[in-house]
Amino acid sequence: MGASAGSAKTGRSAKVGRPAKDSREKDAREAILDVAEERFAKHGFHGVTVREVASAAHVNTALIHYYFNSKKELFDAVFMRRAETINRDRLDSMDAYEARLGDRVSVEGAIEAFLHPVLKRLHEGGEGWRNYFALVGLVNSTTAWGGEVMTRYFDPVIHRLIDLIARALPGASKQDLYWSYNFLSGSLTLSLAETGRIDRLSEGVCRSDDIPALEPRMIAYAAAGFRSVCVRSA
Amino acid sequence: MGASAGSAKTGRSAKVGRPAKDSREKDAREAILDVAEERFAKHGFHGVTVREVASAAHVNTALIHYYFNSKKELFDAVFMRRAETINRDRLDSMDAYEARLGDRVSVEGAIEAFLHPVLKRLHEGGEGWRNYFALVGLVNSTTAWGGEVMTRYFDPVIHRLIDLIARALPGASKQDLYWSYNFLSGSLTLSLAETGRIDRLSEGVCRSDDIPALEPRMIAYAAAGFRSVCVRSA
DNA sequence: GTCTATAACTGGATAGAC
DNA sequence: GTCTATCCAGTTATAGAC
Repeated sequence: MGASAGSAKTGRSAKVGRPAKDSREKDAREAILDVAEERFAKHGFHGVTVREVASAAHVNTALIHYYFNSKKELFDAVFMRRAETINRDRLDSMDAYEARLGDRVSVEGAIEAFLHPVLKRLHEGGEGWRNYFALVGLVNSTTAWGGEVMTRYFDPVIHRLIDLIARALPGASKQDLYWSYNFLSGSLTLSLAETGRIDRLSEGVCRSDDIPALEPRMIAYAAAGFRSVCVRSA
Repeated sequence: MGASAGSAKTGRSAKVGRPAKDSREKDAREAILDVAEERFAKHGFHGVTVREVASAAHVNTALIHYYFNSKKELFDAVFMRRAETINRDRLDSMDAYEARLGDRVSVEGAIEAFLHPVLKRLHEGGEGWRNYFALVGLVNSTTAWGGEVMTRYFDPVIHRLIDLIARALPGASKQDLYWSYNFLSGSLTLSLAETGRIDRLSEGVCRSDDIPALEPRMIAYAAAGFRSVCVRSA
């Protein structure tokens, strides 16, 4: 996806028939994005230097400016790269669910359709996706500009979820629905951040990267929460 | 608390019998902490410069180093200043609740005892506490060092909550309890961050600083969530 | 305790060769 | 496209006067 688009755009052709240790041989642009993604996720925008990214990506700072103009635009490129893919996934997932269930949509089903594409990629998508989601988690709790960035990229998906749940809980007030969503959003983004907090807190009983343990619990927890908050208005 | 300890330590005595426009006229050290708290909460550790803090606090950088030695120690001082107060509050609140209810503790009651001291200060504690909680929210989602910092400062309070809930849900598994707590923690810290996200998302229907609207919903949501996740193990 | 001045260094960004 | 070399603004931190 992102990779091929990038190659096409920059018009590179194989310069050296590199031996390839994994059939991979990303071009520099993708390598920069991958490294930047990892660093930004761990340390935030200001905690990363372009020199550091350059060195870890085995290029130098001039090349980063060549591709992205500025550190800020590099960050935006990182954030945008996977946003469209995951948004498409989630919208498709919810559309399919609604098409299947029609008027029979349930809160659990809606939440699962909303969460599953993310958790699946978190679990099976490799390091890149894991880093990306950690970054989303961090941005979501950033007071200064987090709310604004999240709005720009993710609002349509969320409105789709809220519409679905509203069908499952007819009569629920907008206020109750939005507050409940906010609680779900917090739970999700903390899980995405994978800070290892729960590992330490539970002394190893839970592991923050144990998605198969997380997913059913998160769905059950959120669905019960929504119902409990929204029921009085319904 | 932190203030008096700080004064004693640095051996300051009232230099001027201060006129007071609000009985306030904080000494420089507190002014520095207040400003740093606000900036760190908004922009994170690396997004703030000590020059900027100095200038906003109407002192200069040398004084900051005089009091705190380094930027890192300034950050720690900010984080620590209110931690003990709020931890004491929450432990007292849960102790009082358990003393009152004994074997009759409920999930709702336990969660309320855990949340209320925080939400009360968020609502009525003024700007300082609001900034502090936003900082806690940000740190909690910081992959690099967030989990560790939170562990150091807040674990005892959380174990107290989990014990209480375990009494209300006898037989619940540790795993279910910890996962559920993690969901609650995410909801709480996102609310603390006050990113304005929910305001934008709901187009004004909800406001992230509307604690009286938030509190009952958060309690209901979390309690239903805990019950739903933990019931099968109970 | 608070200031000025500055040391010592790191940051993002660019010019220009290849 | 990718590199070397470099500019210079901004950073933390300290020395030393008052």
